Amino acid sequence: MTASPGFGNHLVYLSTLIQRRFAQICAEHDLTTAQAQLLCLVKDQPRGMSELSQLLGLAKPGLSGLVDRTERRGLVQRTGCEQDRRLCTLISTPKGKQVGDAVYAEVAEHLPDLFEHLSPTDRHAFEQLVAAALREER
Amino acid sequence: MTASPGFGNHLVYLSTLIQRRFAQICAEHDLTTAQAQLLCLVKDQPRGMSELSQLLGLAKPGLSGLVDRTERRGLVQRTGCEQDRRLCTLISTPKGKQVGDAVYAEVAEHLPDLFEHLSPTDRHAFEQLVAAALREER
DNA sequence: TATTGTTATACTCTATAACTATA
DNA sequence: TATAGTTATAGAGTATAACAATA
Repeated sequence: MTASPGFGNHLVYLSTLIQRRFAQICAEHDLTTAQAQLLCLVKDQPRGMSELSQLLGLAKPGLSGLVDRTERRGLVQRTGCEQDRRLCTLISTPKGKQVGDAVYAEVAEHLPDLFEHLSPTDRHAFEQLVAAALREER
Repeated sequence: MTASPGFGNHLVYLSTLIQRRFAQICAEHDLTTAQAQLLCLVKDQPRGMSELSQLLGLAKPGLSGLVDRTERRGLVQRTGCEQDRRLCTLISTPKGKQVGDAVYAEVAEHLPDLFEHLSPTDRHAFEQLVAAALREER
């Protein structure tokens, strides 16, 4: 694939800026980015551990630890499964739902500020392209 | 700032995909992303600790540790300063320069693969917009 | 006295390997 | 025996506070 020289490294830099800003927003809600992402995945629906493991790109021991820490803060809760007692489903507590909604909303509202200096036209084009880039990526 | 609903969270997801791919490339060169970024900053010029601290968005103890680990692998080297003996400058070793160049090149060549599925027109527009977004951001 | 960088400490994240309980 | 999830262990990253050396 031929790309402008520097594009690859621009992407790394851009992603770092986004992650840094995201981490700030999470910290304002007393969350790490990993905890916030976990919370956003379970705040509106229960999810199994394997599914979460895959969605978060974490090996299972990593997820176990993340869930431990997030559960200790009272944001999520492990639930057993009747049919297959090896399985375990994660649900969010009311507090978790509330915090998750708040982080999600603030990300939606303030993360785009990073691109404030783009012209309205460019900003709109950028939004469309980001959406298109993700569309076949998930 | 008004943005499409979901744009902020798209950005988080996009940045995660980029960082994940970047980490893969770094790992192929036996580096962490933090070490690779440090190396890319010093591979072509010496840099002071404060400058690096600011560029990497790290507090000073964090940078000290990162430099320790990278130095232990023989990739960078601390140098004293004659004028002000409190200061310390970081330079890359020949091996560091070589590894840094290799990672940089592979990021330039393969990170854009993430957007292979975009049409050539969209891809070009995306490259331009990413460049524009960073232009006033640094 | 102020500044640069390091050390000490603590917590989070993440990986691999070994283990437990269940199927 | 195979699978789901946990525990054990280790290393990396990052933050705050205390410290040493130098200016």
